[in-house]
Amino acid sequence: MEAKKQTFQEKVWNACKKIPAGKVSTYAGIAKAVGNPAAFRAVGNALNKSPGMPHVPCHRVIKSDGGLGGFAKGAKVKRRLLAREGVLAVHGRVLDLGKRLFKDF
DNA sequence: GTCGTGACTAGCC
DNA sequence: CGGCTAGCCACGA
Repeated sequence: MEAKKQTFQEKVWNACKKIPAGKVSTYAGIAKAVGNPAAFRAVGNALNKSPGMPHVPCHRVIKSDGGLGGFAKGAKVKRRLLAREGVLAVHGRVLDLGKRLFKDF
């Protein structure tokens, strides 16, 4: 229990690490996990500045629509990582989202 | 101290 | 049904 004043960014990475393998979470879910459900926007920024993959399973974080997200050119890598975890992603859309969506934050 | 940007979301036409 | 706009938050320079 460290009462560290980590920035929103650090909290986001921490929340991503809490996502069990084989499951995925949504940006809004992470935002809520960090205490700012309305900061889903900052969540994307935080992951964008993440220390690096797969140090932080940011690839397990997807959009609320079930899309992989607006990942820049790394979208392909993200899909590969998701497929490796067990999430079936085709055409940039998660099929097993409904069964693997980790909304138990 | 201020401005701009961004891996988003929801509502509207 | 499909695509677009506006709004929101946090961080960096």
